[in-house]
Amino acid sequence: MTTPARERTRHEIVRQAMGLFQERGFGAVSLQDIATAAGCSKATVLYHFAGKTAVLAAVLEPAAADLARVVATARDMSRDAAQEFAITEFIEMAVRYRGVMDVVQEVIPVIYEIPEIAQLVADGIQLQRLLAGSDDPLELGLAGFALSGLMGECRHPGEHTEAELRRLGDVGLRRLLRPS
Amino acid sequence: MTTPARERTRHEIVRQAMGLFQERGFGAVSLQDIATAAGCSKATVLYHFAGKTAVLAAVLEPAAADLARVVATARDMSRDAAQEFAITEFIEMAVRYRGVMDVVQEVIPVIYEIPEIAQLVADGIQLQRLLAGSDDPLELGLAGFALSGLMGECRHPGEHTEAELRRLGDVGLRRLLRPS
DNA sequence: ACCATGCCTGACCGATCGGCCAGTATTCAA
DNA sequence: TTGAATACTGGCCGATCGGTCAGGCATGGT
Repeated sequence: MTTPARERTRHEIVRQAMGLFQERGFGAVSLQDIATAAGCSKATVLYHFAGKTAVLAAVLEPAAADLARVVATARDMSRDAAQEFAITEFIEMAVRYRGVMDVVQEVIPVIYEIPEIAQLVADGIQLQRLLAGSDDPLELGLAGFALSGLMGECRHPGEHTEAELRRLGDVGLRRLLRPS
Repeated sequence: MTTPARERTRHEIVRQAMGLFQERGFGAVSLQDIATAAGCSKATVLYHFAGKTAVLAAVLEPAAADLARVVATARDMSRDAAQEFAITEFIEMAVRYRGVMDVVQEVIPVIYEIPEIAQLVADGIQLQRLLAGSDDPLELGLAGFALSGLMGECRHPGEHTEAELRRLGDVGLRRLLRPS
Protein backbone atom coordinates (compact mmCIF):
# COMPACT_ATOMS: atom_id res chain seq x y z
CA MET A 1 0.00 0.00 0.00
CA THR A 2 1.02 3.62 -0.34
CA THR A 3 2.85 4.91 2.67
CA PRO A 4 0.23 5.75 5.28
CA ALA A 5 2.27 8.48 6.97
CA ARG A 6 2.09 10.71 3.93
CA GLU A 7 -1.68 10.53 3.61
CA ARG A 8 -2.23 10.85 7.32
CA THR A 9 -0.18 14.03 7.58
CA ARG A 10 -1.63 15.56 4.42
CA HIS A 11 -5.13 14.82 5.61
CA GLU A 12 -4.53 16.36 9.01
CA ILE A 13 -3.07 19.51 7.44
CA VAL A 14 -6.10 19.90 5.18
CA ARG A 15 -8.50 19.21 8.04
CA GLN A 16 -6.95 21.80 10.34
CA ALA A 17 -6.55 24.32 7.52
CA MET A 18 -10.24 24.14 6.71
CA GLY A 19 -11.17 24.87 10.31
CA LEU A 20 -8.80 27.80 10.51
CA PHE A 21 -9.84 29.27 7.15
CA GLN A 22 -13.45 29.06 8.21
CA GLU A 23 -12.77 30.57 11.59
CA ARG A 24 -10.49 33.45 10.65
CA GLY A 25 -10.53 33.72 6.87
CA PHE A 26 -7.90 32.59 4.38
CA GLY A 27 -5.90 35.81 4.45
CA ALA A 28 -5.72 35.85 8.23
CA VAL A 29 -4.32 32.32 8.54
CA SER A 30 -0.58 31.79 8.23
CA LEU A 31 1.27 28.65 7.24
CA GLN A 32 2.63 28.61 10.78
CA ASP A 33 -0.92 28.57 12.17
CA ILE A 34 -1.78 25.61 9.98
CA ALA A 35 1.40 23.77 10.91
CA THR A 36 0.91 24.30 14.64
CA ALA A 37 -2.71 23.15 14.48
CA ALA A 38 -1.72 20.08 12.49
CA GLY A 39 1.09 19.26 14.91
CA CYS A 40 3.95 19.59 12.45
CA SER A 41 6.35 22.25 11.23
CA LYS A 42 5.70 24.93 8.65
CA ALA A 43 8.33 23.29 6.45
CA THR A 44 6.31 20.08 6.52
CA VAL A 45 3.25 21.88 5.22
CA LEU A 46 5.36 23.20 2.34
CA TYR A 47 6.84 19.76 1.82
CA HIS A 48 3.38 18.36 1.14
CA PHE A 49 1.89 21.38 -0.63
CA ALA A 50 3.46 23.72 -3.17
CA GLY A 51 2.29 26.81 -1.32
CA LYS A 52 -0.48 28.38 0.69
CA THR A 53 -2.87 28.45 -2.26
CA ALA A 54 -2.20 24.76 -2.87
CA VAL A 55 -3.44 24.11 0.66
CA LEU A 56 -6.54 26.12 -0.15
CA ALA A 57 -7.05 24.11 -3.33
CA ALA A 58 -6.76 20.88 -1.35
CA VAL A 59 -9.34 22.15 1.14
CA LEU A 60 -11.76 22.94 -1.66
CA GLU A 61 -11.01 19.85 -3.72
CA PRO A 62 -13.68 17.42 -2.47
CA ALA A 63 -16.42 20.00 -2.88
CA ALA A 64 -15.03 21.02 -6.26
CA ALA A 65 -15.08 17.42 -7.42
CA ASP A 66 -18.68 16.97 -6.30
CA LEU A 67 -19.69 20.18 -8.01
CA ALA A 68 -18.03 19.07 -11.23
CA ARG A 69 -19.94 15.80 -11.00
CA VAL A 70 -23.25 17.62 -10.53
CA VAL A 71 -22.60 19.97 -13.44
CA ALA A 72 -21.55 17.10 -15.70
CA THR A 73 -24.57 14.99 -14.76
CA ALA A 74 -26.98 17.83 -15.44
CA ARG A 75 -25.59 18.33 -18.92
CA ASP A 76 -27.92 15.91 -20.62
CA MET A 77 -31.07 16.75 -18.75
CA SER A 78 -33.93 18.94 -19.80
CA ARG A 79 -33.81 22.47 -18.46
CA ASP A 80 -36.50 21.83 -15.93
CA ALA A 81 -35.09 18.54 -14.72
CA ALA A 82 -31.63 20.10 -14.54
CA GLN A 83 -32.94 22.94 -12.39
CA GLU A 84 -34.66 20.55 -10.01
CA PHE A 85 -31.52 18.40 -9.87
CA ALA A 86 -29.31 21.44 -9.26
CA ILE A 87 -31.51 22.65 -6.42
CA THR A 88 -31.49 19.37 -4.50
CA GLU A 89 -27.82 18.68 -5.16
CA PHE A 90 -26.71 22.17 -4.19
CA ILE A 91 -28.57 21.88 -0.91
CA GLU A 92 -26.93 18.53 -0.20
CA MET A 93 -23.53 20.03 -1.01
CA ALA A 94 -24.19 22.97 1.28
CA VAL A 95 -24.98 20.58 4.12
CA ARG A 96 -22.09 18.24 3.38
CA TYR A 97 -19.48 20.95 2.81
CA ARG A 98 -20.81 23.76 4.95
CA GLY A 99 -17.33 24.55 6.24
CA VAL A 100 -15.97 24.69 2.72
CA MET A 101 -18.84 26.92 1.60
CA ASP A 102 -17.84 29.36 4.26
CA VAL A 103 -14.26 29.41 3.02
CA VAL A 104 -15.28 29.84 -0.61
CA GLN A 105 -17.48 32.79 0.21
CA GLU A 106 -14.62 34.51 1.97
CA VAL A 107 -11.97 33.99 -0.70
CA ILE A 108 -14.13 35.30 -3.54
CA PRO A 109 -12.14 38.56 -3.81
CA VAL A 110 -8.94 36.64 -4.57
CA ILE A 111 -10.35 33.43 -6.02
CA TYR A 112 -9.96 34.48 -9.63
CA GLU A 113 -6.18 34.72 -9.48
CA ILE A 114 -5.64 31.23 -8.05
CA PRO A 115 -5.23 28.98 -11.10
CA GLU A 116 -5.56 25.82 -9.02
CA ILE A 117 -9.27 26.42 -8.58
CA ALA A 118 -10.24 27.93 -11.93
CA GLN A 119 -12.39 24.90 -12.68
CA LEU A 120 -14.30 25.37 -9.43
CA VAL A 121 -15.09 28.95 -10.40
CA ALA A 122 -16.26 27.90 -13.86
CA ASP A 123 -18.44 25.15 -12.42
CA GLY A 124 -19.89 27.59 -9.93
CA ILE A 125 -21.02 29.85 -12.76
CA GLN A 126 -22.50 26.84 -14.51
CA LEU A 127 -24.36 25.89 -11.34
CA GLN A 128 -25.83 29.39 -11.24
CA ARG A 129 -27.12 28.89 -14.80
CA LEU A 130 -28.66 25.56 -13.86
CA LEU A 131 -30.34 27.02 -10.80
CA ALA A 132 -31.76 29.89 -12.83
CA GLY A 133 -33.37 27.49 -15.28
CA SER A 134 -33.65 30.34 -17.76
CA ASP A 135 -31.56 32.93 -19.59
CA ASP A 136 -33.65 35.76 -18.18
CA PRO A 137 -31.16 38.13 -16.50
CA LEU A 138 -33.50 38.52 -13.55
CA GLU A 139 -33.70 34.78 -12.98
CA LEU A 140 -29.93 34.53 -13.35
CA GLY A 141 -29.57 37.25 -10.75
CA LEU A 142 -31.94 35.41 -8.43
CA ALA A 143 -29.87 32.27 -8.86
CA GLY A 144 -26.80 34.25 -7.77
CA PHE A 145 -28.90 35.58 -4.92
CA ALA A 146 -29.73 32.00 -3.96
CA LEU A 147 -26.10 30.92 -4.13
CA SER A 148 -24.90 33.76 -1.92
CA GLY A 149 -27.83 33.32 0.42
CA LEU A 150 -27.40 29.65 1.20
CA MET A 151 -23.63 29.88 1.30
CA GLY A 152 -23.98 32.79 3.69
CA GLU A 153 -26.10 30.69 6.01
CA CYS A 154 -23.29 28.14 6.13
CA ARG A 155 -21.19 30.75 7.90
CA HIS A 156 -22.86 30.32 11.26
CA PRO A 157 -21.63 26.86 12.25
CA GLY A 158 -23.36 26.33 15.57
CA GLU A 159 -26.54 28.06 14.58
CA HIS A 160 -28.25 25.41 12.49
CA THR A 161 -28.35 21.66 12.74
CA GLU A 162 -27.90 19.71 9.54
CA ALA A 163 -31.63 19.18 9.24
CA GLU A 164 -32.39 22.85 9.84
CA LEU A 165 -29.88 23.94 7.23
CA ARG A 166 -31.31 21.48 4.74
CA ARG A 167 -34.84 22.69 5.36
CA LEU A 168 -33.74 26.32 5.19
CA GLY A 169 -32.04 25.72 1.86
CA ASP A 170 -35.02 23.85 0.51
CA VAL A 171 -37.56 26.51 1.45
CA GLY A 172 -35.31 29.40 0.45
CA LEU A 173 -34.25 28.04 -2.93
CA ARG A 174 -37.78 27.02 -3.88
CA ARG A 175 -39.28 30.33 -2.87
CA LEU A 176 -36.63 32.15 -4.86
CA LEU A 177 -36.37 29.97 -7.93
CA ARG A 178 -39.72 28.20 -8.05
CA PRO A 179 -42.22 30.74 -6.78
CA SER A 180 -45.75 29.49 -6.67
CA MET B 1 -15.30 76.86 8.63
CA THR B 2 -13.35 73.85 9.80
CA THR B 3 -10.05 73.42 8.04
CA PRO B 4 -10.84 71.97 4.63
CA ALA B 5 -7.49 70.22 4.18
CA ARG B 6 -8.20 67.82 7.01
CA GLU B 7 -11.59 66.76 5.71
CA ARG B 8 -10.40 66.57 2.13
CA THR B 9 -7.53 64.22 2.98
CA ARG B 10 -9.60 62.10 5.33
CA HIS B 11 -12.32 61.78 2.73
CA GLU B 12 -9.89 60.79 0.02
CA ILE B 13 -8.33 58.15 2.25
CA VAL B 14 -11.72 56.67 3.04
CA ARG B 15 -12.78 56.77 -0.60
CA GLN B 16 -9.69 55.00 -1.85
CA ALA B 17 -9.74 52.51 1.03
CA MET B 18 -13.29 51.48 0.19
CA GLY B 19 -12.34 50.78 -3.40
CA LEU B 20 -9.31 48.74 -2.38
CA PHE B 21 -11.15 46.78 0.32
CA GLN B 22 -13.85 45.94 -2.18
CA GLU B 23 -11.40 44.95 -4.85
CA ARG B 24 -8.93 42.87 -2.85
CA GLY B 25 -10.49 42.33 0.56
CA PHE B 26 -9.65 44.02 3.85
CA GLY B 27 -6.90 41.62 4.84
CA ALA B 28 -5.15 41.90 1.50
CA VAL B 29 -4.92 45.69 1.58
CA SER B 30 -2.02 47.34 3.41
CA LEU B 31 -1.84 50.81 4.88
CA GLN B 32 0.79 51.53 2.24
CA ASP B 33 -1.67 50.57 -0.51
CA ILE B 34 -4.26 52.96 0.90
CA ALA B 35 -1.72 55.76 1.28
CA THR B 36 -0.41 55.38 -2.27
CA ALA B 37 -3.91 55.34 -3.73
CA ALA B 38 -4.87 58.40 -1.72
CA GLY B 39 -1.72 60.23 -2.76
CA CYS B 40 -0.19 60.60 0.69
CA SER B 41 2.18 58.73 2.98
CA LYS B 42 1.37 55.80 5.20
CA ALA B 43 2.18 57.99 8.20
CA THR B 44 -0.52 60.42 7.08
CA VAL B 45 -3.11 57.67 7.10
CA LEU B 46 -2.10 56.87 10.68
CA TYR B 47 -2.14 60.57 11.54
CA HIS B 48 -5.82 60.76 10.61
CA PHE B 49 -6.88 57.30 11.76
CA ALA B 50 -5.88 55.39 14.87
CA GLY B 51 -5.15 52.21 12.91
CA LYS B 52 -6.19 50.03 10.04
CA THR B 53 -9.43 49.00 11.70
CA ALA B 54 -10.26 52.68 12.28
CA VAL B 55 -10.04 53.17 8.52
CA LEU B 56 -12.41 50.25 8.08
CA ALA B 57 -14.79 51.77 10.61
CA ALA B 58 -14.72 55.07 8.71
CA VAL B 59 -15.49 53.25 5.47
CA LEU B 60 -18.47 51.53 7.06
CA GLU B 61 -19.65 54.58 9.03
CA PRO B 62 -22.16 56.15 6.60
CA ALA B 63 -23.88 52.82 5.98
CA ALA B 64 -23.80 52.03 9.71
CA ALA B 65 -25.44 55.38 10.48
CA ASP B 66 -28.17 54.76 7.92
CA LEU B 67 -28.77 51.29 9.26
CA ALA B 68 -29.03 52.63 12.81
CA ARG B 69 -31.58 55.16 11.58
CA VAL B 70 -33.65 52.46 9.88
CA VAL B 71 -33.60 50.21 12.94
CA ALA B 72 -34.53 53.10 15.23
CA THR B 73 -37.36 54.24 12.97
CA ALA B 74 -38.83 50.75 12.76
CA ARG B 75 -38.96 50.46 16.53
CA ASP B 76 -42.39 51.93 16.95
CA MET B 77 -44.04 50.31 13.97
CA SER B 78 -46.24 47.26 13.89
CA ARG B 79 -44.50 44.05 12.97
CA ASP B 80 -45.95 44.00 9.51
CA ALA B 81 -45.24 47.65 8.77
CA ALA B 82 -41.72 47.25 10.17
CA GLN B 83 -41.06 44.30 7.87
CA GLU B 84 -42.27 46.19 4.83
CA PHE B 85 -40.18 49.20 5.86
CA ALA B 86 -37.09 47.05 6.45
CA ILE B 87 -37.42 45.43 3.03
CA THR B 88 -37.60 48.67 1.08
CA GLU B 89 -34.96 50.43 3.17
CA PHE B 90 -32.55 47.51 3.01
CA ILE B 91 -32.83 47.44 -0.76
CA GLU B 92 -32.15 51.17 -0.96
CA MET B 93 -29.14 50.75 1.31
CA ALA B 94 -27.84 47.91 -0.82
CA VAL B 95 -28.05 50.15 -3.89
CA ARG B 96 -26.60 53.19 -2.18
CA TYR B 97 -23.80 51.37 -0.38
CA ARG B 98 -23.16 48.44 -2.67
CA GLY B 99 -19.40 48.89 -2.34
CA VAL B 100 -19.68 48.92 1.43
CA MET B 101 -21.92 45.84 1.38
CA ASP B 102 -19.19 44.03 -0.44
CA VAL B 103 -16.64 44.99 2.20
CA VAL B 104 -18.91 44.00 5.08
CA GLN B 105 -19.51 40.58 3.61
CA GLU B 106 -15.80 39.96 3.33
CA VAL B 107 -14.83 41.07 6.83
CA ILE B 108 -17.47 38.96 8.58
CA PRO B 109 -14.90 36.46 9.90
CA VAL B 110 -13.07 39.21 11.80
CA ILE B 111 -15.86 41.73 12.30
CA TYR B 112 -16.72 40.59 15.79
CA GLU B 113 -13.37 41.55 17.26
CA ILE B 114 -13.39 45.12 15.98
CA PRO B 115 -15.01 47.16 18.74
CA GLU B 116 -15.40 50.22 16.52
CA ILE B 117 -18.20 48.54 14.61
CA ALA B 118 -19.94 46.55 17.32
CA GLN B 119 -23.04 48.72 16.89
CA LEU B 120 -23.17 47.92 13.18
CA VAL B 121 -23.14 44.21 13.96
CA ALA B 122 -25.90 44.60 16.53
CA ASP B 123 -28.01 46.65 14.12
CA GLY B 124 -27.46 44.05 11.42
CA ILE B 125 -28.91 41.36 13.67
CA GLN B 126 -31.84 43.64 14.45
CA LEU B 127 -32.40 44.19 10.71
CA GLN B 128 -32.54 40.43 10.26
CA ARG B 129 -35.28 40.27 12.90
CA LEU B 130 -37.21 43.02 11.17
CA LEU B 131 -36.92 41.32 7.80
CA ALA B 132 -38.11 38.03 9.23
CA GLY B 133 -41.25 39.65 10.62
CA SER B 134 -41.68 36.69 12.94
CA ASP B 135 -39.85 34.73 15.63
CA ASP B 136 -40.19 31.51 13.70
CA PRO B 137 -36.64 30.12 13.39
CA LEU B 138 -37.28 29.24 9.75
CA GLU B 139 -38.33 32.79 8.89
CA LEU B 140 -35.34 34.15 10.80
CA GLY B 141 -33.12 31.85 8.78
CA LEU B 142 -34.73 33.03 5.57
CA ALA B 143 -34.09 36.62 6.60
CA GLY B 144 -30.43 35.77 7.04
CA PHE B 145 -30.59 34.04 3.68
CA ALA B 146 -32.01 37.26 2.20
CA LEU B 147 -29.31 39.40 3.80
CA SER B 148 -26.48 37.23 2.52
CA GLY B 149 -28.12 36.92 -0.87
CA LEU B 150 -28.56 40.58 -1.64
CA MET B 151 -25.22 41.52 -0.13
CA GLY B 152 -23.63 38.83 -2.24
CA GLU B 153 -25.11 40.31 -5.39
CA CYS B 154 -23.43 43.61 -4.48
CA ARG B 155 -20.09 41.89 -5.01
CA HIS B 156 -20.25 42.01 -8.79
CA PRO B 157 -19.84 45.74 -9.39
CA GLY B 158 -20.06 45.97 -13.15
CA GLU B 159 -22.67 43.27 -13.49
CA HIS B 160 -25.83 45.11 -12.50
CA THR B 161 -26.97 48.67 -13.02
CA GLU B 162 -28.53 50.43 -10.07
CA ALA B 163 -32.01 49.77 -11.42
CA GLU B 164 -31.27 46.09 -12.03
CA LEU B 165 -29.88 45.65 -8.53
CA ARG B 166 -32.92 47.37 -7.05
CA ARG B 167 -35.28 45.17 -9.03
CA LEU B 168 -33.32 42.06 -8.14
CA GLY B 169 -33.45 42.96 -4.47
CA ASP B 170 -37.14 43.68 -4.63
CA VAL B 171 -38.09 40.44 -6.35
CA GLY B 172 -35.70 38.35 -4.30
CA LEU B 173 -36.65 39.70 -0.90
CA ARG B 174 -40.36 39.53 -1.60
CA ARG B 175 -40.20 35.98 -2.91
CA LEU B 176 -38.23 34.94 0.15
CA LEU B 177 -39.97 36.88 2.88
CA ARG B 178 -43.43 37.52 1.47
CA PRO B 179 -44.25 34.42 -0.57
CA SER B 180 -47.61 34.53 -2.24
C1' DA C 1 24.31 -4.85 8.10
C1' DC C 2 23.60 -1.57 4.84
C1' DC C 3 21.76 1.90 2.21
C1' DA C 4 18.21 4.28 -0.47
C1' DT C 5 14.04 6.38 -0.13
C1' DG C 6 10.79 9.26 1.83
C1' DC C 7 9.12 12.14 5.81
C1' DC C 8 10.21 15.76 8.41
C1' DT C 9 12.61 19.78 10.63
C1' DG C 10 15.41 24.10 12.34
C1' DA C 11 17.50 27.79 10.64
C1' DC C 12 17.37 31.20 7.65
C1' DC C 13 15.98 34.45 3.72
C1' DG C 14 14.10 38.86 1.73
C1' DA C 15 9.88 41.23 1.81
C1' DT C 16 6.27 43.35 3.96
C1' DC C 17 3.33 44.12 7.67
C1' DG C 18 1.10 47.77 11.19
C1' DG C 19 2.62 51.20 13.90
C1' DC C 20 5.70 54.96 16.03
C1' DC C 21 8.38 59.11 16.36
C1' DA C 22 11.13 63.10 15.58
C1' DG C 23 11.06 66.60 12.72
C1' DT C 24 9.58 69.46 8.50
C1' DA C 25 6.28 72.14 5.77
C1' DT C 26 2.13 74.84 5.70
C1' DT C 27 -1.26 77.78 7.43
C1' DC C 28 -3.18 81.52 9.79
C1' DA C 29 -4.46 84.43 13.73
C1' DA C 30 -2.42 88.14 16.28
C1' DT D 1 6.32 89.40 10.97
C1' DT D 2 6.10 86.07 14.03
C1' DG D 3 4.82 82.03 16.55
C1' DA D 4 1.77 78.46 17.62
C1' DA D 5 -1.19 75.04 15.68
C1' DT D 6 -2.11 71.94 12.16
C1' DA D 7 -0.94 68.77 8.32
C1' DC D 8 2.23 65.91 6.81
C1' DT D 9 6.43 62.87 5.99
C1' DG D 10 10.88 59.81 5.93
C1' DG D 11 12.85 56.61 8.40
C1' DC D 12 12.86 53.26 11.56
C1' DC D 13 11.05 49.43 14.69
C1' DG D 14 9.93 44.54 15.96
C1' DA D 15 7.06 41.05 14.23
C1' DT D 16 5.49 38.08 10.94
C1' DC D 17 4.77 36.75 6.36
C1' DG D 18 5.49 32.86 2.49
C1' DG D 19 9.04 30.26 0.97
C1' DT D 20 13.93 27.76 0.58
C1' DC D 21 17.47 24.60 1.84
C1' DA D 22 20.67 21.35 3.77
C1' DG D 23 20.53 17.88 6.62
C1' DG D 24 18.53 14.48 10.36
C1' DC D 25 15.85 10.46 11.22
C1' DA D 26 12.96 6.51 10.55
C1' DT D 27 11.62 2.72 7.64
C1' DG D 28 11.88 -1.23 4.86
C1' DG D 29 13.88 -3.91 0.86
C1' DT D 30 18.09 -6.42 -0.17
